[in-house]
Amino acid sequence: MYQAPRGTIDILPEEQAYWRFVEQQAASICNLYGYERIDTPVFENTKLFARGIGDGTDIVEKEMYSFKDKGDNDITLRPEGTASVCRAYIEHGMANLPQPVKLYYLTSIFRYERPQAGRLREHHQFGYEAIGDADPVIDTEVIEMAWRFFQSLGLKKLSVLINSIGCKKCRPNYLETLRKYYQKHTADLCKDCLTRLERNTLRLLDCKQPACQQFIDSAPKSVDYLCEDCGQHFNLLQKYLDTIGLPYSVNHKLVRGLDYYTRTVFEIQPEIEGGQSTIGGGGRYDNLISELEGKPTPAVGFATGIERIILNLKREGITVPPVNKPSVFVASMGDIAREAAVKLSSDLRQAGIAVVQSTGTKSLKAQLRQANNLKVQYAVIIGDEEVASQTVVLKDMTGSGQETLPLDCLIDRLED
RNA sequence: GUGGGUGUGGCCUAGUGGUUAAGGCGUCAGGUUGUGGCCCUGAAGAUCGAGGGUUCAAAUCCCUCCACUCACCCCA
Repeated sequence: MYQAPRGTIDILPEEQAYWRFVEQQAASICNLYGYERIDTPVFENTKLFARGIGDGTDIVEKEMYSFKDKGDNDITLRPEGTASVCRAYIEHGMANLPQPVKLYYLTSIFRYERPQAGRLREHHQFGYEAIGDADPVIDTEVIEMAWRFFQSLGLKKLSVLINSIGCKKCRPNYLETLRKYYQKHTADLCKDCLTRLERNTLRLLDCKQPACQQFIDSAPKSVDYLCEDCGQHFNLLQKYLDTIGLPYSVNHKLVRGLDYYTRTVFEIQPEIEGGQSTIGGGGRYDNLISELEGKPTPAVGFATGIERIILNLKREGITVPPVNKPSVFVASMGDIAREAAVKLSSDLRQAGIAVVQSTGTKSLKAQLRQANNLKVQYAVIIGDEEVASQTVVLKDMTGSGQETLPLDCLIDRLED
């Protein structure tokens, strides 16, 4: 039997209410903050991601769905959203628009990873980017928007963590200090941390091994090594977050996995501890556009995983608006009535009334049973008698009543 | 990529070496003429994840693979 490829899922009809809800709230919050939708290709030139995300990251090294197409081009299914949006910004000369340019997307993301709770090989992200502005007001807005988005979904038990990891002026000093600090403890570090020390120093702060926690707690903090501009930026961000009353905490251990982040980084996490708990994250990436051969342009963005959101909605027992279903079932008996039912169903739909019509030669009992299972509000019944008298039986499926009315009154009656 | 757990009709579950794999939910049909929901009756639906092995005999034991799941790595 064919199965969906590992790490992919079918989103079945019974799940769709969650997806529609999340997507609608996403579009609505973007509208509220002046972000416009952009859709970029599912695949891009491999170099775009390698340059943007960072050659040394796991995503680029081992998680990308990369292949050569028949024209011998190196192609990759997008492993994140930001690089593509930046490419589009540069390609379409959006630097000439009033800045910042604010864009959002809802799209599939592909990473070849081992599937786990809240982690798939194809997953879906909602993300947004404000490109062309270095003002911490925009950082504040991006964080607030994420917060409000989750609030609008009914997810209340969340915390916002923020940190600043500096810029290309001040970060090297910090990394050097951090490295020196850790080199004194190499004998006691876990083996993953030893690799991190060589390859991704910041990640040392993110280790989950109990034995490594003591080193993290007393490690030098990035905020103590910020240059004047970065320090000022971070202070203003906190001031503005205080101004709008957004609850957050500064977390010195917060680092993010992609190389392009500068200054502000933030994550939003549910209270419940667990493996793949982070529900969304983002930050500033002031060097990415120039890295992608655009002129130097500051930017800040956020992305969240829709599967993880839905996981949280379900865990919190949050009910979502149902998707619309047909409200009328048309049942008929006999060949003549059947033809009348075909015509009637067509006319009802023409009038904008959603209809399920019965098929096959089922007994009336069976047809009504089907109507009941479909949870329609009304069943319309047509038999030979009704055809002869140009009437229909309108049966209220939510109660027990029914009435006979002239055929040409039915639409008006149903539209009430 | 590393390590643990799991895999029985569409869904949930019983069965842990021995006759035709049991039940619940769901689906479909019937309970007399054209009426659903409750109830009753019946039916369909399972090569017990796949392949190999041990055995007189395997859903049950062993191996391999696949998938799901949990943790790590990493990330949304």
